[in-house]
Amino acid sequence: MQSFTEENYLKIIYHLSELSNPVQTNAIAERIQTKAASVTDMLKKLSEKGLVDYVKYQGVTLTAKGKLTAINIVRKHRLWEVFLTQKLNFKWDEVHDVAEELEHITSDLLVERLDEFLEFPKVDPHGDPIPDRDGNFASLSFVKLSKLKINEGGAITGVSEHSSPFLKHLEKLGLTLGKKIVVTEIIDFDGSVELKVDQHKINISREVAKHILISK
Amino acid sequence: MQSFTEENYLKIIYHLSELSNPVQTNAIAERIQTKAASVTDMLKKLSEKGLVDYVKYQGVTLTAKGKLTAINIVRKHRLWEVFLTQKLNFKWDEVHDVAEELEHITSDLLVERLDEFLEFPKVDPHGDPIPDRDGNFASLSFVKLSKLKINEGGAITGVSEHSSPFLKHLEKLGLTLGKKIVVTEIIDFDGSVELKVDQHKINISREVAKHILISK
DNA sequence: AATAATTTTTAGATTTGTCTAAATTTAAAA
DNA sequence: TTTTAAATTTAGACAAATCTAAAAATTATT
Ligand SMILES: [Mn+2]
Ligand SMILES: [Mn+2]
Ligand SMILES: [Mn+2]
Ligand SMILES: [Mn+2]
Repeated sequence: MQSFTEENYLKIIYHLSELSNPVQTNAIAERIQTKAASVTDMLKKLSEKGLVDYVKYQGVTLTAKGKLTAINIVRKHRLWEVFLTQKLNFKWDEVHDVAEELEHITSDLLVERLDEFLEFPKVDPHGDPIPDRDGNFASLSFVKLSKLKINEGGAITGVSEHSSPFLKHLEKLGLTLGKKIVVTEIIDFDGSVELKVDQHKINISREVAKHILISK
Repeated sequence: MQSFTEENYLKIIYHLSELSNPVQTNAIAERIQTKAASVTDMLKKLSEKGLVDYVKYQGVTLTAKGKLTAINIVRKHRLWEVFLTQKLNFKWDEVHDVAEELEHITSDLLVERLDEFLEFPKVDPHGDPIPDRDGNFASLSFVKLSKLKINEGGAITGVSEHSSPFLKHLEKLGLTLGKKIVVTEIIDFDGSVELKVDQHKINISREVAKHILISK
């Protein structure tokens, strides 16, 4: 059994693994809001528990055991986010912090019953896929809205930024999950994108466009 | 803000206060599965935080602030127990341990929405009253089944023992919340009680009878 | 009232997760 | 290839929560 803190490390390492492998000490320190020295201490411990492969100065990789543990935490996090939005009327920018706490509740029965209660959702409120009990999940195909050319479009299937200000901004613009959009213009001056949603046109910054995921 | 551990102490002190006031160090140690020395350390800390009034060698009492904090934890615990039984089909003997973890989730919005989602339940699966947001709750009147005389009866409104073996035993006997019973005989030999439920008669030990609460 | 038994507290150690400051290693620049 | 800069690790300290063993205070018994 892992502590609250150990679980957080595993989850962070799992997420960072998608960006670079092995994962570096400083990258973890930044994400977890702690100092590199503390990360080193923890990596040694996780290594001794057989949850990560750690080479001094080189970085860490999750072992099979570590990866399964991490995915299970992600599963719980996302299921709770679905619960909060679907059953308790939380907005998609309000769920993350609470889910950060709920994901550490240790009851397999609870997770399975929750999954059932929610009718086995496949994605969370931000479009991220929910792993099944065995850690498997379909990797959805998508492109960043910022990569689309004029007249290209599709449905919003996810976001790659989960901060409350960003999500609230999208909501105000009517850019929620499932909405269909078409790029109508790309402004030379600042790279901002004009697009059509719900019959009318809006303009979003390039920075915003980079974090919206589209499936065609 | 209190730590997980501090919250557990406050809750235990709150429950023990109903039995004796002030609460003694050893009583806390026994309940919380720790040593008296650790309790002393924690009592000093809670005292400094203004959550308890603590007099060396005499025991502790909750301050108004400490009591409110404790009641809020109890509120969360019982709401989660209702959620688990009503929405996730947990049995009444399966909810306690999970609720012990869930009660520490810190989100006022979550608690209020959960309360609403459950349609503002007044009691938990064991018949214990659920405090409202301000810490108020009706104190239900009841008598122990073991105090009833022959031909006296009423409805089962609660239990004063929450262990899984006890609750499973009651369930097997058909003695669940709301069931109406009448005492038909009290056996001289061992003090065991014969009673009528659902048209048929059963015999329960005095020990069991002591933990069943009846309202007339 | 003196003695014994019980309860509680103190003292000092341990574990976990963290920190700062200094040392070491690796990567980049001159 | 030195030198410099950046990243990482070590060393030593700290706070929180716990423990054991011993001392002190309270309560019960003679
Ligand atoms: Mn999240
Ligand atoms: Mn999410
Ligand atoms: Mn309970
Ligand atoms: Mn209960």
